[in-house]
Amino acid sequence: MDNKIKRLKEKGVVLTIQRMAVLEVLNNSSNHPTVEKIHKKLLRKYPTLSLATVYNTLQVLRQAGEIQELNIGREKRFDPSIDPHHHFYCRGCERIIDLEISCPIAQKGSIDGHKIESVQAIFFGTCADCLKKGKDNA
Amino acid sequence: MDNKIKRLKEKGVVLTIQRMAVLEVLNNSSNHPTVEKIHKKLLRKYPTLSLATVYNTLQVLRQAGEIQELNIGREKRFDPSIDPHHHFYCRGCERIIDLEISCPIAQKGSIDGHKIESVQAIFFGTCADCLKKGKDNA
DNA sequence: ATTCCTGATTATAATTTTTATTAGGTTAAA
DNA sequence: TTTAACCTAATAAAAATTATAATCAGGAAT
Repeated sequence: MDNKIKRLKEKGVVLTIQRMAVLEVLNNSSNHPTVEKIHKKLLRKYPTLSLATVYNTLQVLRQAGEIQELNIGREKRFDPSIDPHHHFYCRGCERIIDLEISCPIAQKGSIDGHKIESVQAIFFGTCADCLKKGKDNA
Repeated sequence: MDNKIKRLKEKGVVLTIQRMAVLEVLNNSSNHPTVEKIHKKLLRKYPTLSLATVYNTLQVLRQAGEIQELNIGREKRFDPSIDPHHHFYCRGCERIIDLEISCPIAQKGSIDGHKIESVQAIFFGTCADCLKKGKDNA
């Protein structure tokens, strides 16, 4: 968290109360929240904080490379971790689980002459918990 | 194409004119079109075909496992190929390029006890063409 | 301290994307 | 041919995101 703030300052990002608050909520969450979820949580502490600010802030943070934006399902989701890792989406409980793996192809830096900057892999399936509960409707 | 139709019939999917038309457009496209693009193209031949039908059909085809739905950017995009392959999204020209690779982890069928059914990997970066043109604003 | 400037925030409107509804039409089976 | 099931079109509604304009906050210069 402190490192992120330091890097943001170095990049010339103005660190307002609102931006710090968004960053904090994201850092303390492990469930890849949607914009709506982040906003709802913040409203408890900052009742006037607008949804637009959350959108703006998330964009600023992403452009600064301090958070990740995930395209899973209809809504965008956000991940405070920028370490190379991937995600498992369970069709049963709809959870998004972090996977501590990194893509061997991405590490090469390029493929077919295209320069790779990042990768986002989503594994779809049924998680261990749902398998146990027999929610595997295959 | 013929195989797809055969499999759809076997699965009990009613093959209407509209559904065939959507499937055909998708099969003849290599640029991973959005719902809007598919609809626009179809309107030329079928002026009354509604957007809702395109949405419905794409959902039917996806649930039947005959097409792939891609979450890249804001709009959903569709891919007629269900063979294991992945995608490269160029930040320069915004093209989506097919990558003829398959994920070694997905082939194992499971990870951390979670059952894998499919994977969707998106590599972000700058494509070979844009690199040449110096569009690599890194 | 006051004014000015820049950029952030708020509130709201507008747009875009997706899903739901409903009435009418088609299709396929009995 | 009649019935039941399902599909389509048109429309409305909902959900998600972006744009706009007014306001506000913090520094820099006066």
